[in-house]
Amino acid sequence: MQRELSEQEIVRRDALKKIKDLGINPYPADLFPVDVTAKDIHENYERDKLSYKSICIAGRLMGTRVMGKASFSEIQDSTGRIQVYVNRDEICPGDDKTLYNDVYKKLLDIGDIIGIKGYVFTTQVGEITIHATELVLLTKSLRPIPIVKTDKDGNIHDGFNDPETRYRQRYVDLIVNPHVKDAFIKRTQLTNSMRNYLNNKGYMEVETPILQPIYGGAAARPFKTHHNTLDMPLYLRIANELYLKRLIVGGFDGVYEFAKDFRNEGMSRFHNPEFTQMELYVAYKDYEWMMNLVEEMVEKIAMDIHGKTEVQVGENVINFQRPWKRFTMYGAIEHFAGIDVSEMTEAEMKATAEKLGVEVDETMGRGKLIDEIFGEFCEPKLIQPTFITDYPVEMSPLAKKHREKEGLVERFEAICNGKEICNAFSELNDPIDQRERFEEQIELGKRGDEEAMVLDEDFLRAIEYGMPPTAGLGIGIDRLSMIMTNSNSIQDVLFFPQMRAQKKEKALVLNDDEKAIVAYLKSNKTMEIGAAKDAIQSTTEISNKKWDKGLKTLREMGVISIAKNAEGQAEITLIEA
RNA sequence: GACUUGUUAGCUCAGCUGGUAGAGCACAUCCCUUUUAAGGAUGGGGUCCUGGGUUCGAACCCCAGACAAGUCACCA
Repeated sequence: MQRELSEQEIVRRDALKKIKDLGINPYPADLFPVDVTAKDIHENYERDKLSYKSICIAGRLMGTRVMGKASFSEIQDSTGRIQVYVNRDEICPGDDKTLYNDVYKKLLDIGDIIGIKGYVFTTQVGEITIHATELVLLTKSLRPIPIVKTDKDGNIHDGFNDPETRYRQRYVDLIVNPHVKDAFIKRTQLTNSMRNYLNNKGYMEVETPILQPIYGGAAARPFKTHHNTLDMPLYLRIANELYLKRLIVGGFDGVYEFAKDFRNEGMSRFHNPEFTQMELYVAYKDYEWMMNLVEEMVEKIAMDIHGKTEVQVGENVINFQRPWKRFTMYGAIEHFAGIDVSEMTEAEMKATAEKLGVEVDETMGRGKLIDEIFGEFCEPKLIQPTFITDYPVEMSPLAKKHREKEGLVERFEAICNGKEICNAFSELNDPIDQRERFEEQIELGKRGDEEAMVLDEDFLRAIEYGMPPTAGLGIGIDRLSMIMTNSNSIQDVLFFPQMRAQKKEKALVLNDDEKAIVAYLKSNKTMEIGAAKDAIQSTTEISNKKWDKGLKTLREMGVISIAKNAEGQAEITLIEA
């Protein structure tokens, strides 16, 4: 079914046809020998003018100012924008001025991708500009793009701001909003910096299954799918922890993976159903060692992206310079909520939580209660990067019991700007303890905790062979990207954030009137339109308006066709499915 | 999932107390040989998110729904 075109789209399709009629291929196949970028010219032309006597550049046409026989256009390539000067008699040296008068002035539109050959000069007003000697259409654009204008003072006019359209059509967002592109460049700098750091330490980047028969390594609800040939359920991973640990068992001393994980849970400006974590496991290390690594690595990332350790995030300046503050979890609760929970039983804890106004329910164990109190009273106050250490054992079924403190595990999280950015343990490698912890999780699951972990027999078998003492880390790449790019929403650091499908179901569902029309036409495949209307209205209560509307809908859906017969009468034909 | 706000031209947005749908940019035609949010003149362009209802009459009021954003809940 052909979409209805807007006036401007029709104009562009007409232009496309005229271009073809002139013998110009609007989508040429041969390469265009680009040898310079806009950024390169802006940065280097002034001090090396001789190198820009003959250049070749390509980009998207973003604006044109025509003044009779001369004009200025702006093109945008991957590095930015640059002005192009086009003179009629220079790109059309002979008598035939078609290329300038028709093609350039009329048939090219904003959004088209063009190639320019020429030389660089500076205009009277002082703008570095390409003087075009040759102009080639490289791709015709058939849809008008939003025109965002910036004035002398840097004010943006007619900005392309609607978040829904920006996220659904990210390609448009990237074309017209340069700062958007910038955030994604920084995100890649972040992962490059982290990868370099880890490679320099000698750790190996690996890949582990995304489709898993048993999901594990975190507490979350999974996406479930099905493999047809094996005829078995599979889950999209919620974490890759248990697979990376199997590799430590297998004899690798340091492995890491940038992993897309999937969690079937609520969405918010901090949560997308698929997100990226970097998980790292290093043998013969502990969580104290891992804390030092995190500080060093994140400080380096900030330096690599910003050239300094301070990063502006909203109203705060966050400083990643080592060393970061450290609190134990009990210490943080005592510091921020003024309560010592370290000796409390589950019942006392529940009473305390209720007194503090934290919502509690039957499924919450002692660990979850502590976490709720921490989340409510401590986490939002931790703006500068801070390590929280020594979590209760109940909420950390994969972490090793604390070497000294009863009831705790060797675990830390780094909190920054009020949000967790990483989570790490001295990994539990005692297979008997691990089995008991899984069994406790199963109990929690029976109490109704939907996120309790399930038991992974193969993982237990692996660590029964013996996993060396290991430090493990998971670091949220999206959250860290948000901080490093001063983004308020996870959608601003994901190219294509998850959105609800926007298709209208209307397309396939007939209403009663339309059903009545179809039912009638079933016995009379083709009939004259007026006769059909009279016949249907004699048996059913369909107003003229609803009849018209019904016909229109049915035709759009391809259920019926309307055509003129030999006598010039309009006839309806029912199209068989 | 709850609440609040929003959805009008390709884009950004006005639209009063319910009375024929508006602007700027973009687009079209014309003028203009160093402009730059270029300028001047003229013109075309609408499923006012969808479906019901109230009304002589609905972009506007009422009901239901879709989508989005924000806040909360959930997400250790």
